[in-house]
Amino acid sequence: MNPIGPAVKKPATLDDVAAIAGVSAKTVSRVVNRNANVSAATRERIEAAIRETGYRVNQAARSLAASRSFLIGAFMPHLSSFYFAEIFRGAAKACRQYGYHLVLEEFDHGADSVVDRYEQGLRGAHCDALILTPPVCDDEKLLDALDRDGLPYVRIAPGEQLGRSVAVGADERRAVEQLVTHLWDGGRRRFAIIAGPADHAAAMVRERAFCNALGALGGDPAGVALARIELNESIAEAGRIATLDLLRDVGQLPDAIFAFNDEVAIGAMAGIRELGRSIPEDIAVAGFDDSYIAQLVWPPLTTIHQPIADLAFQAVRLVADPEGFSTGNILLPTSLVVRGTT
Amino acid sequence: MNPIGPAVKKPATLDDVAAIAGVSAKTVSRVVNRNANVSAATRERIEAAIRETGYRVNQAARSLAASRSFLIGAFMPHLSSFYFAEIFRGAAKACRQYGYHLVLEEFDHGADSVVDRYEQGLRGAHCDALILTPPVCDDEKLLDALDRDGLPYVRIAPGEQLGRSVAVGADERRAVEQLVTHLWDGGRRRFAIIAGPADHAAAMVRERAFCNALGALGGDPAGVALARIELNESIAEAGRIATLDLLRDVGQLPDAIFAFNDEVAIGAMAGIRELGRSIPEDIAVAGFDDSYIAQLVWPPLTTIHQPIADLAFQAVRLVADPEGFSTGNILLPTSLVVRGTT
DNA sequence: TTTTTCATTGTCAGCGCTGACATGATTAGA
DNA sequence: TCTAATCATGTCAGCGCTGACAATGAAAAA
Repeated sequence: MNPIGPAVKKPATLDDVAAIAGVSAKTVSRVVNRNANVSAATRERIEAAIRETGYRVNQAARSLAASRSFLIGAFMPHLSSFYFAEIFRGAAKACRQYGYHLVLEEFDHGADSVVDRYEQGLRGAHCDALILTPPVCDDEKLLDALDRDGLPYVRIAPGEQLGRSVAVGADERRAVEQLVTHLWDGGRRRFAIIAGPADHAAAMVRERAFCNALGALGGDPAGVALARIELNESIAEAGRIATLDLLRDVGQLPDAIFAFNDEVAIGAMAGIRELGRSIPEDIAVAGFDDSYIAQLVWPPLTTIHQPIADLAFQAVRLVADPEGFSTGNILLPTSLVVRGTT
Repeated sequence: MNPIGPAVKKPATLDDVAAIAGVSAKTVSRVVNRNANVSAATRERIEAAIRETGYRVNQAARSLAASRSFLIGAFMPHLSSFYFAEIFRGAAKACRQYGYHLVLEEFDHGADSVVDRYEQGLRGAHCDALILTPPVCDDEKLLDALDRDGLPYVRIAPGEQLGRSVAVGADERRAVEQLVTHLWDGGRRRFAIIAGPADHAAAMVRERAFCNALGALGGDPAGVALARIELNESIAEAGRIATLDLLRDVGQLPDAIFAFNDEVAIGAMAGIRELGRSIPEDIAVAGFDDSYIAQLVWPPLTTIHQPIADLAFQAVRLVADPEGFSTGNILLPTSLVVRGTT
């Protein structure tokens, strides 16, 4: 293998291909870019020459000339490796389909300011667009910076300022209402929420939706106990700690807990067990996301399914598909998945 | 927000900065690239001008001129979203540190040939180097293609042809030996392996290490039952199915199971319970990776810890750090983490 | 003082590609 | 038949940057 440095073998250029095919570089460019108005015969000749030389577009040159990078950027916050992997899956699939590449930047919640990470990192990658997931999709300073730079972005599940950009979301509210009804019908009356980080606007919306739905059923929204997790290395561990704190401080134990996501829910389950309570008899638990670990724990976790990969796919499509932008916002369906914890 | 297209606001160029600072573009370039031999006064003037204009390097232009893209590519196979997230974390951190960006390409085990995915995807991104994880790091056809293109790569945990490239690995063998000893000392005598995909060479090496260690202790390597998972949507589910098959077919039930990774181990636990056996009394279970779910299941999973993020960090460092390549291969430590399943 | 050295800065071509525009070859329309 | 429209292809500048080399001037050595 070769150390990094000037390419070992000089790759073929448009001119090389053009020389072999006996045409101008521009015509080869037309073929490569699938432009119309190239005769079938010429096209075939050029395609043969491309095969012969193993020609690949030089993205740098193309970017420079066309002022496009064919790169789509995203921040990947550390809230759930499942969520992360799914977002990646959907986005990568769409990128492949539309001829883009994905540039991913890590974003450590506690440590960094997203704007700094953008200024010092992703901005330098000169992406054509950004895909923003919670919580960065609600960071106003970041959005201001992007608007300032004229960098297009699509937000996934924004909690606030829905009109500020094109966005892709899941119908979380409806599933939350179903969940509340499900819990209520199961006889649960004392509720607690193990909430996500305060800057995760979509989660805040979920919390409100939960309380509203409860009120609609005749419950007492004000009586819902709430503990917010403190981010640390493991979000499940954060959920366990928050749950223990909540269960210790609260006067009467809740009989149902709604967690920020499945990992937090699983942490909550551990905390509940530590206090000698059983699930679901004493306390029901529900998560969010329907990640695959939801099925692996015991009892299997009741949760809300949302099409995470598809969300990301649609987000990329909106920026990468020439038709996309006119389409406007997208709302995908969610569903309540009842399993053993409720 | 803006639709994709020609940049809305024209970003500042080297020439803009140079004009303001009253120097040549080349001198600005020197400052940007931290070259020596620029006087302190000039440097300061230029840095002020850079701040004033909000100048950012245009990577496309830089790449074109310097024949480097400052991009590092990687394939992300779907074996474990935990493994994936950790690899990403380490690689992203290193990229940030060394001024590179990460281009990630999805790779769906069952469906694609890696070489095709390289030819049609990553190759077009013109990365400066690739980071390869199992199982693609052992795909000879891919390595041949990379060598042909003169594209440098670092392999993480290669199972075969260790000398073929610079590589970063974990000392898996040693931890496997510790595990076997631990199981043996616990009185276990009938072993089974729920193995990973056949093209995952590192896992194959682990299997052999397991059998060898068993032989060294006086056990019967030939008596180890083996079931290989069939990849499907959920690797845990694949583990559950493989385990059920194995337990049904085998004459006498094993009293210890070593799984390809933690997710497979958790699937195995589910399968064992379905057959009405208890863990660890009837059957001990051990995983691999020490992912965070290992602590979340009940009983908590005994597993082998490997520094996945660090592996990826070192891999990127090898290609991105000018000093890196001379360093040669790297072997990181692993450790046995004994929990409740053994 | 004169020559040499070397740190600092500048000049310029060209990386590979595409957009704007020009040209030549066909075909359709009058 | 002649003109206009359309298609197929070519020409060329220049995107923003860096590498190779040149020039400048001040300090060091002779």
